[in-house]
Amino acid sequence: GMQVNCQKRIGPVPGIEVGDEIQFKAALNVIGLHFDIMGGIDYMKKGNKEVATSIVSSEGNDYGDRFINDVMIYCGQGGNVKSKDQKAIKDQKLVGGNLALANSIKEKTPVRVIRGERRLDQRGKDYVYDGLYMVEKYRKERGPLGNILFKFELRRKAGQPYVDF
Amino acid sequence: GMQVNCQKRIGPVPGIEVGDEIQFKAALNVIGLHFDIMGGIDYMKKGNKEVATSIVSSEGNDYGDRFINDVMIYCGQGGNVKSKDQKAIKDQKLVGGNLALANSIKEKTPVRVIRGERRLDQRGKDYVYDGLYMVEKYRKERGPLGNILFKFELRRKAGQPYVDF
DNA sequence: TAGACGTAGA
DNA sequence: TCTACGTCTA
Repeated sequence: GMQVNCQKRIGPVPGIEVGDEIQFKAALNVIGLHFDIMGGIDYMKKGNKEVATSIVSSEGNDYGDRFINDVMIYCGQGGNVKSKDQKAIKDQKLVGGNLALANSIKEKTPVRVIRGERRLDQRGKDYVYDGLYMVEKYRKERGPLGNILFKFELRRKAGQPYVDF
Repeated sequence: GMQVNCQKRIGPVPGIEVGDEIQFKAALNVIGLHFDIMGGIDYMKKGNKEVATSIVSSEGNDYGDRFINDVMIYCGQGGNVKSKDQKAIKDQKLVGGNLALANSIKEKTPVRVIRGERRLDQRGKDYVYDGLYMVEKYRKERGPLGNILFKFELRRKAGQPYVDF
């Protein structure tokens, strides 16, 4: 229920199952999956460190995320990824959501993954809960604009229902 | 009801009264007041011209709208109004919503006015329906950035309930 | 494809 | 104050 799910947490969300779908990104916070209304990486304090709670991988942008079997490559935030972006090209930094994802490796905390899929009529996206992933490692890479991007490698936890994407 | 109000129209919206309030701008379309989810000026075809159906005047931006008794001065869209805007400074043009507001003068069609008021806790805004206004005239003006802005002058129709802002 | 008076949190 | 994997219409 809403009352229960309105607080941020690490791991599964009560009442939400793999494959559950919602119509708007902004509505993800109502069901407790993801509380950053616009951002892709949500996180919270665990002890004295921030760790990631959830990430949204959304179709149709230039982040270049990839899903290969149970491995996901997720691009960090900040800097400039989109080619249409007119602002000065900047490197991504290990702060905020990026730092939280990196911290999740050592803390061994799971991350909820939500996939934003463009609707068939091309109007808006559906957001589907894909389950829990563990962040295994990350690397720096130069993106198409020449600046540094973080690439996080996550692995889907075993034993979760299959979802067709 | 939603079924009735989901179509754009000129003038009053069935079931909606002056002073009615809603929590999110994006929800204005659910009750039929304003269908442009982000834009301030909504409009539709009347005959072969576009006329304005509704405008949103929102607190805390740099548009500099003013309400003096039953007269409202509303700034057009486009160009650059905000000082933080980094893009090239451009003049506003008499197209889109601006053209529709200008057409509303000759067509003598009323415009619904919604006022976005910052909440006391500073989180988001409440959108209050302020009733019907008639566009009486407009002029061009140079804004603080030196570019041309349109200033529309509207007058609140008589006989509508008083709303305290 | 880009513009548009959004929103919440760090 | 700024950022952030939004969303719709023209």
